Amino acid sequence: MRIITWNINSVRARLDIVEKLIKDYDPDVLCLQETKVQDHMFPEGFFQDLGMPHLAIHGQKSHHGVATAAKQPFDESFKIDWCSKGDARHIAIKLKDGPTVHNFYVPAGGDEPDVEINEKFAHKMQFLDEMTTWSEELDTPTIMVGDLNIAPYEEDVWSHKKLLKVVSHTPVEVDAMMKIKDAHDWQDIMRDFVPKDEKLFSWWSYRAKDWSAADKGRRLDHVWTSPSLKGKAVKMEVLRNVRGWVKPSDHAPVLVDFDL
DNA sequence: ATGACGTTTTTCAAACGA
Repeated sequence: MRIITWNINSVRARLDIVEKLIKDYDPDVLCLQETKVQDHMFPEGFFQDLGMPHLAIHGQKSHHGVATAAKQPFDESFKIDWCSKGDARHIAIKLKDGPTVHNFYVPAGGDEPDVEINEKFAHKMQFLDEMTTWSEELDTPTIMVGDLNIAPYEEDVWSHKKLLKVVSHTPVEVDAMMKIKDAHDWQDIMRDFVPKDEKLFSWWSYRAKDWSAADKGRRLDHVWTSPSLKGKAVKMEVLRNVRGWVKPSDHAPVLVDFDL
């Protein structure tokens, strides 16, 4: 079973490359973040025509929004209202005879990494705290994917020293992420395939003139699994070439094959 | 080098992203 997670930065603005991704990489489950579309305006017919008619969508106007598209029917889908804000940042599907797949868009957190003066950062930290509690209580095989907006390790960013005070790589965020990880013994699938001392990114800013040559990336997107699924992932690839397609998202898709 | 770029909205400027 192939899962791809991708922060698409507006699904409607990028139908052409979503189609190309599905045709070129043939995912069984496609988890999108930052769809930026209300549910009643979601391009359902587009996914039906591409052979992924089973949809779980959770959107809102302008910002955020997640969607999971599947080739095969799934048992159920559900949302969690993190921080009770009514934001569209999560959707889960329970695969038939398989794990539950949670699709996340964690708050970016604004500019200042200080909960006292930055409400957005406080929101991010509360969101992460709730994810820890949720992880502690999980008792079924689970795959968690999405844009977690944190690059935890030194080689998850282009310059550890330069990004220590930049939101996404600050120690307080990394600590919070490690608390989530420990709460369920989550397996960091991307790092199972690429050692921690090698650079691994999934996002490159639009602002860099030549993003690939400069390579000032961060690993903001993640695929985690329950410990009971240890060894079930057989392939992982950051589809860096997709970041270079026409009118790209600033995130590259992350592909994982599971032998469940 | 705190510059740049891209998407959205009761739009033509501002908010947001990270």
